[in-house]
This record gives sequence, C-alpha cells and structure tokens, in this order.
Amino acid sequence: MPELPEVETIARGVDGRVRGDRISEAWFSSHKEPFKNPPRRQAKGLEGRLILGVHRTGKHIVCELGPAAGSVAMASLRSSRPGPQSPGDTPEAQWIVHLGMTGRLLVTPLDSPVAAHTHARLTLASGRELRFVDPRRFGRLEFRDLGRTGGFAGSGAEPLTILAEDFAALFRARRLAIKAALLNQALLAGVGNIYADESLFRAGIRPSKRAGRLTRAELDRLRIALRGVLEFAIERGGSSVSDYVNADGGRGFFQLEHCVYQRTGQPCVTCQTPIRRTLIAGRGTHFCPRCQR
DNA sequence: ACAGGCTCCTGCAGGC
DNA sequence: TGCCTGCAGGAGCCTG
Repeated sequence: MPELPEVETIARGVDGRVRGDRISEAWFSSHKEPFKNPPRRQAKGLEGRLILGVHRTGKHIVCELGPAAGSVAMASLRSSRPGPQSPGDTPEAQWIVHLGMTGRLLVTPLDSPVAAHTHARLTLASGRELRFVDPRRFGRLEFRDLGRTGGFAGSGAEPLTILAEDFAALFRARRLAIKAALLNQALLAGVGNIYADESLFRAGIRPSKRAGRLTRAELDRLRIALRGVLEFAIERGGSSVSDYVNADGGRGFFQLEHCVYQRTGQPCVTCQTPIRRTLIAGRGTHFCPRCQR
C-alpha cells in the first residue's frame, strides 16, 4: 500500500519524466470510482495543458498544470525542450492523484499494452502516456481549476518537517491508541500501516498505548523514529508489498528492512521474541511484546 | 468533538 | 483440481 515514501518516489519519478510535457488527450474509464469529479469534466480540464511539475503532499500526488494551448504545433515545440519552467509559469489547474491501496501511476510508451483496471490515460505530446491503474478502486482522481477553487491544501502536518513541539501537541489529551492516531491523516499526512508499525517499533512504544499518555520523551523518540524510517524508506525507493511500483513499474526495497510489519511469529531483530499481531483501528498491527512497552 | 465501526473493491491464500 | 470463504486496508461516512 502506498504511503509517504512510495508516493514520494512515484511523484519524483513522474516529475522527472513529464515536467514540461503537454497533455494532448485524456481518456477515463466509465466507472463511478475512482473519480472525485466527473471524468468528462476532468478530461476537458486536462486536455491541452502544460505540466509544470509533479510533487507529493501527504499521500497525494499533485500535478501542477499551466494554461491549455490549442495548437498542436506549439505542443510539439514545447515538448522538444523539456526542463524546468520559467518562474512566470504559475499553476492554473491541478490534477490530484490518490493511489488508495492498489493504485499505480505509470509513464509508459504510447503503444505499451493497457493493463486491466486502467482508469486514466493522459496522452502526452512527447508520445508517451501517463496512466492510472487501480484494481481495487480505492484511489481517487480529482481535477481542480484554480480559477474557480483553491489549490489542494492536504490535511495534516508533514511528518518529515514537523517540529517537536507541534508533534507533541497533536497527541495531547487524545484517548485513542497511538497507532490509530498515527494513521489519522488529519493529524499527520502520509503515515500508513507499514510506517506506523515500523516507527513505533523503533521508538519502543506499544501501539495500543493511548496517544495522550505518551511522555514527552516517548513523543520525541517517536517523531525522530518516524522521520528516520520515512527518510530511509525514500532512499530505498519505498516498500514493495501488495501492488506498489514506481513510475517505471520498478519495485522498492524497504520491505527488506521491515522489523515488524508482516513478520508475525518471526523473531524480533533485537531480542528474538516472536513478533505478535493484533488488531488496532481495524488494521493489522505488528509489534514486539518485549521491546515495545 | 471525539472515537470506533462499517463500507467500498478485487486479488489472493487457505481450506475442504 | 476447483470452488468458496475470508482477509487485506485508506478514508469517507455514520453512529454513539
């Protein structure tokens, strides 16, 4: 399941491939999901637009889009010299992609076979396609016209940059389990099941402990462990469990570094105690009963 | 306001 | 071998 490191890896990969390109044509499937606004309106809004850049906010991939240009000649001219845009290129629209559980965002050759469950195909002036594939349809696609609505703001704080004081304040007086709090996107944006379990293990904190009962020392350990595990996972290209692949369809390697996630019954890397699995907030939760108190 | 539970969806694993 | 059941989970929604 794509979380912050996987989304960051994909956003960087897609950005490097499509920045400066132009969307010549947009095709969408006829399913109700995964579209936040009607696919026809999305297609109309996207066609002809220049891609200024692609970045991550929480678990969302945000494509910043420039003005639409009608002329095909101009589109091919632009695509022949890709690269950073001039500072004058302010975004006029955004295309927001949430991958859900099984979503993939891929840059492919025009003639590459179309995978099952492909819900979006943006044909680029350079002769490639940006494709969104999502078997489970938990993902979401949204087009925003910045002339009519505000830009995508995201939800919670960024775990990579949040300050110690702000991090501690997020969990103050909260009675739910710290694991459930970490998964709450309104508090922290980008943490999912894998990195919640892995950061709690590295911080030595029991996932079921009530968030508001963590000491300041524990909260500091958790913030540092979370940032460390996310940064390390980004370096390794994310965790490939389930369907995750990067913009090229390649896999990440952080799953090889998991200490607890999906290691039920296997020995703890620190103390050899078998890793235990329980259910918190309806999610499979993995922890070491000896290292995590 | 907050917390917990249910729902969406498909692929895959396990059991008989 | 083949079918069926249950499980995985992000996030929006509903309820208490």
